[in-house]
Amino acid sequence: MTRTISNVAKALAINVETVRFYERRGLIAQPPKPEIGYRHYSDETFSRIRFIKRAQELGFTLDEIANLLSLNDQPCSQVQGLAEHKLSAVREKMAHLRRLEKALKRLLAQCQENDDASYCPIIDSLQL
Amino acid sequence: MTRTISNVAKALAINVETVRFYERRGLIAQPPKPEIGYRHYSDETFSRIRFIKRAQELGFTLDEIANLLSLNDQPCSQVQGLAEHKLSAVREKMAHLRRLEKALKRLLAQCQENDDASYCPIIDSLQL
DNA sequence: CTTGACTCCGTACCCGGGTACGGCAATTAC
DNA sequence: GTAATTGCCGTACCCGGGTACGGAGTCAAG
Repeated sequence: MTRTISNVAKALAINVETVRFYERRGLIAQPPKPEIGYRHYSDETFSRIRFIKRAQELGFTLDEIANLLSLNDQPCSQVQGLAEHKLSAVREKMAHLRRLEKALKRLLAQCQENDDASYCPIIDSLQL
Repeated sequence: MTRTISNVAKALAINVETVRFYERRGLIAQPPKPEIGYRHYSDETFSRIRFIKRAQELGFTLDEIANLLSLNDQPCSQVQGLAEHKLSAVREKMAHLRRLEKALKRLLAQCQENDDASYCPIIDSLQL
């Protein structure tokens, strides 16, 4: 089974264009084109793309992933630093969403109590 | 105090370009230009922009805000629907972030336990 | 009356993560 | 052998929420 680009894409449930996009971004090396025929994607490249997708699932951006990939042979502490950074970013976002949730809940509760159909507490509070 | 565009922008701590952007987006009407001189922004327009910024703080997108603005005189239930929708979107995002937090915490804990400087559990788990 | 700050207007660019298109080459399926 | 898929390549476009730029016109202070 020769790994053509669409083979790789299918196996990783991504788009051919996405693979090409990663090449353009410099996240993966484009395999050399043989004299004749199509490129063949090595297992290394395949794993590298899988790495990228997994790191994305952990919330890392493509820039951060480029960093992670370059840290492959660096001491663990470097990677740890990035992960800690990401963890605190995640926590900040959660805190922000919790504030939104509270505000929305409060406004919706006011709507519940409101009997006047021609008035909306939410609109009102935005308009003050 | 005549409300020129920069006056409005300053008072609402936004950019002049942002006001113009909202005009282009159709969120606010562009005040008519006098024969000579600069536009004057009415209190209505001013309040409308403030409304937009406040709704943004609640997590609404500009499209949703356009909707909210058009619902100004509609029954409260319409607005309530939008807010409920937003609330559940916020909760979904939180749930997603909680999963990320858990995964990152778990990986970081593995780094803590790891004594081998040449190996990183995070990189490893991404590479499998 | 000049200089500096502001407005007006159209257009283009930024980020992040892709997606889409169009024309040609190579390969595979029937 | 021919038709239908793929691959290759460059370029442009999508979303959302703006920001930046350049060349006029206009206004206010010194």
